[in-house]
Amino acid sequence: MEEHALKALGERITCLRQQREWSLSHLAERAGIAKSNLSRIEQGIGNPTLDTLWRMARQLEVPFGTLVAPAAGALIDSGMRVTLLEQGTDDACPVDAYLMHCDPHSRRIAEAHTPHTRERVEVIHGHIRVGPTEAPAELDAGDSLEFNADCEHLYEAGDQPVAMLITILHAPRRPR
Amino acid sequence: MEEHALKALGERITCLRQQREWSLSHLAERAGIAKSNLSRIEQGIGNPTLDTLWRMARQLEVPFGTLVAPAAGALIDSGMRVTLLEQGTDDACPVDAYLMHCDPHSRRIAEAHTPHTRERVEVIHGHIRVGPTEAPAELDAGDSLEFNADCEHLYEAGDQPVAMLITILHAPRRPR
DNA sequence: ATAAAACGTTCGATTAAAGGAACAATCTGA
DNA sequence: TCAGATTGTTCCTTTAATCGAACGTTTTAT
Repeated sequence: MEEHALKALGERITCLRQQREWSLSHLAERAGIAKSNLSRIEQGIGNPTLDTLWRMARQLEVPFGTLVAPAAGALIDSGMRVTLLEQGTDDACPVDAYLMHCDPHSRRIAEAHTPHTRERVEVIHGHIRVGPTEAPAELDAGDSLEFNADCEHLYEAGDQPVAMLITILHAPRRPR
Repeated sequence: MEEHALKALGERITCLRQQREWSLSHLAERAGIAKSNLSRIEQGIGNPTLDTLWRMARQLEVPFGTLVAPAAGALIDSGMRVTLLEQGTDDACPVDAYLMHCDPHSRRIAEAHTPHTRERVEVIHGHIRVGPTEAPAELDAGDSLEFNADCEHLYEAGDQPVAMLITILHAPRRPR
């Protein structure tokens, strides 16, 4: 298994724990695991059991997938991870679909894409400021936005972890 | 850990494996784990390690979260495969994000969801007729649609395989 | 028909994850 | 100030997850 993923998992757990202002000992006790075990996991050493992860996700009130899945994607920038879900095969309108996770307060400025490229985002949870750098929008869970991505654009997470779908439309949408 | 969850996990892995028409031995070899290990896991006995689960998810090409916690589950219908990508944690607006694949000419009529539930679809590739049964829309790659899902609604693929993102908004969107 | 291969399960041996206690360092309160 | 509690880490022990091999069975091929 990839060492980086273990480290990312540990950091994520530490982050979630500290958000709740819990001590390591406290979370370990709540979850019913030894604090020595939790300590090693947060350090990114070891290889936790499903049971251990399960108990922690329950106490942190985090969907199990989000606890470990964000590590699956490529880390593109400080605290932001992107996973390619699917690439469109349609030449007339090539579409890339991504799932993106952002740590709290993470921020990224993306370069302009090729002309006429549009980008669409849908927020699953959290709060994020996103859009062209000079005119970003504020989105919450359930909100969506479509904007021209052929200019510099911004992603900036709020004070909670953010999950969002991103679709990149590499050609202008065909009029219907 | 709950015994039932372990059993469900095992059945899910068996199902995913058989969908691909792989033998237990084959998946074990691909994933780089002992087949004795995989056998135990599919039987629901034991408590697999993150590393083990990770390797299996990679080979099955399933997002890690859906492997262990498919709350809504990855359900198989006539030629349609749905995988849960992420569940929103925001109580104010719980969002479920799915990736859906449809075989050519597959067709499905979904029951009405709870009142005020809305559904948003984004087509990655292929052509599909989707929306309320009495007024479906025709979408191509790059198109999107949002509609009320508190009534019977339809999915009907064209003559090519379809991939699409589906987000289900379980509460009315908060006015901004 | 019979051998060969592959199937999934079960069995000990090895490895490592989880638990428990001791540790120094830090924070708390009298 | 000083005792007590709590922090997170590290050691050692216990437990069990993983591995490799052997097993009986089924499928395939000659």
